[in-house]
Amino acid sequence: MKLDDAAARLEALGNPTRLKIYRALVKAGDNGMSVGRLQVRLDVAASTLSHHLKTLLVVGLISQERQATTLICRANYGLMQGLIEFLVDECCVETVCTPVSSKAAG
Amino acid sequence: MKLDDAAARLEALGNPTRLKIYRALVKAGDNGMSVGRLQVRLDVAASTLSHHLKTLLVVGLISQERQATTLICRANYGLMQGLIEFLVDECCVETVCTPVSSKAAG
DNA sequence: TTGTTAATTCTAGTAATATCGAAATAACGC
DNA sequence: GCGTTATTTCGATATTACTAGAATTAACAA
Repeated sequence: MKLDDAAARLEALGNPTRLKIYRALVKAGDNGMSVGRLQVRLDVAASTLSHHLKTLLVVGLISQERQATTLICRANYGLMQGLIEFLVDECCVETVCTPVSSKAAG
Repeated sequence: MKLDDAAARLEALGNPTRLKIYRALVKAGDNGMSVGRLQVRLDVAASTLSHHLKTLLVVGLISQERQATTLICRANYGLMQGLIEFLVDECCVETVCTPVSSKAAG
């Protein structure tokens, strides 16, 4: 994952309302959740919700599927995994970062 | 980690410049890196850099230590681990989310 | 105190984001 | 087509973020 893409996804998740939306969708699992149901659950204006969903959509964190008049939203687990891999990998969280320079031996 | 805190940290990382700053600090390891060195490395105005560092600082992602006139910045691995745990845990990426409702049995 | 280096705060302009009501569009049943 | 339900787009406003030059503060040496 490119740095700019990772940043865009982190930014998308870095809004409380959107993080709640995303979590609700993850909890909904494969069934997903309709936009209308999300609106009731999160108690937010429809237009605001639509705006946030678009943000999550364009960075790929969620996807949508139409079922007649209803839009089902689902979280993209795969992409989140990629994002976490980026953070762990590029930011080497798990282990003590051995400095690249050879003078560090301790 | 509370949702609002997680969102604030994700937002802090969700800016390309700040993500670069953070990565540079992680790569610097325990030695850390001075503000001045970061400025040269990232080629950004000192005031802009200071502004971004403050953002990372207030959400706890980095820490600073004074060495005479120089300020050494370091990444907080622990907090990043907590953030990743939040994403993995709360957003159950690894496994298929079993819905809480009892009617879902399949 | 004066001077030097390092970093921050102040100030300001520009751009982006969040919010929501109202109007418009989409899919459908009749 | 008409009406109904579901969702988005439009328009408008308020807030916040990004950027950077100039002035200021911090730590120190002489």
